[in-house]
Amino acid sequence: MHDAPRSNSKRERRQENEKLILAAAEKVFSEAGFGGATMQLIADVAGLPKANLHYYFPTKESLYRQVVQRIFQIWLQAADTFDKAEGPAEGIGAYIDAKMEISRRHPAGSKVWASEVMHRAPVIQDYLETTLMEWTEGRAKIIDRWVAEERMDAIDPNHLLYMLWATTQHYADFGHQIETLNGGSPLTDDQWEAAKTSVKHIILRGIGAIK
Amino acid sequence: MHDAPRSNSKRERRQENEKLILAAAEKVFSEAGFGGATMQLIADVAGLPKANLHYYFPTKESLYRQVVQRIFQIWLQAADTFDKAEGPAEGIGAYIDAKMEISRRHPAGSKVWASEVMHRAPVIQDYLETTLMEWTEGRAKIIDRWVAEERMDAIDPNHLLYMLWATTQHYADFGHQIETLNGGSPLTDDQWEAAKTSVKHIILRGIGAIK
DNA sequence: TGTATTCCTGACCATACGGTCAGGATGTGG
DNA sequence: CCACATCCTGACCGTATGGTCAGGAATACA
Repeated sequence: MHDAPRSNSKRERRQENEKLILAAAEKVFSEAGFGGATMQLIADVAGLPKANLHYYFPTKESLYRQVVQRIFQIWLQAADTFDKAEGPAEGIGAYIDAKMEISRRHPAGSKVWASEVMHRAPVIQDYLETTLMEWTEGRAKIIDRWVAEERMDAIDPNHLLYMLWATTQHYADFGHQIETLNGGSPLTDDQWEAAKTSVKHIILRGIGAIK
Repeated sequence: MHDAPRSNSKRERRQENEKLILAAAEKVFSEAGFGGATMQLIADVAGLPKANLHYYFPTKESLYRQVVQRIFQIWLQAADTFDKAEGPAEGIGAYIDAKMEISRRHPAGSKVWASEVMHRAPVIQDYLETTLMEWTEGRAKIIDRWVAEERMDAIDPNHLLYMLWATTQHYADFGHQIETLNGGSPLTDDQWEAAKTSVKHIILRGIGAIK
């Protein structure tokens, strides 16, 4: 009788373990914060000895940094919907849908990001100043163009973007509060749909992109 | 020559010191999170020996609990504006102004609250289930009434409230990100006014409370 | 098959943390 | 002025943390 077809080549094992550790770390960091998280607990969640984490990630901070970077990537990809769109109703509507979906599927990641920024971004300040800055300026130009074409009201693009981020990420970051106010149960599929609909209604109508 | 008129009676000293410690704790907790904050650092910020903190507040958690409760009180008071109002434009507009002002004046408190909720409210879960729940239901009824009176669109009150909280608190919790995207400078008075105006425009127009 | 390389981990270490306490200082009320 | 209560704090303690390391196990490669 052979062993169950366990893990394969060394290279594959490495990738698997790194993914495993990153997933465990994301969960623990989101629940306890950077300061409250311990390498021992991350190791337990990942099902590996603590010393093994330090083989793959030399320090707690380097592990944390990679967790944050992964989230930021997912986060940026939601922008595609924005760019391809013809007008504000379509583009911003799709962006809201995408970001709401991320809040639903990756709440832990969103919390880690929120925590990092709230603590003055000690680890990813350079990202804020470069990648995020460029991203924001690019989207602001699109919004300004839509305003100039009179497809929406004259709204300050930055404040609109802040509102989009705030509202959509709130469903992840404050998910526990929402759950409590929902009688202790997570939002159902229908309730998530209602949330998306409400958000899109208010914002798209609020900026004059729909009647 | 007399001493400078230093602190007075014992009772007054107690109140002064407790205020001093709570202020220092709010700052440190907001910057480092509960897990990352240390009693030593709070003591240094307050300018008192660490052992003295433990005289007034037996444990780190009891100190933290009082910090969170203080914030929650301020936070609830902003509701007054909501209740007294005649209609949605007035009531919600004033509520937005009040919450934006809190974000500006008490950013540290807002961050502590956000952090607490993000970590599943280990310390103030009872508040969420009682006080916040009642508060929310009360405000939801007012909104439902406005809807019934056709003074605004048929919006789900809970999702509207989440949007109000998310958007206004974003200016405190993500203040660092906003500052970075603002070229590294805090928002000026004019920029704060523009923020309030944008938020009120989008939301009030979005719910059909103004044209 | 031999050996070089990568992977893994139990045991260990220095440090820093929350919290305690004995005993002195300071104010209070009679 | 005295006796009492409150206030204050340096020194200390047990514990848990991030990180290290020697040496063994597993795999790759020739």
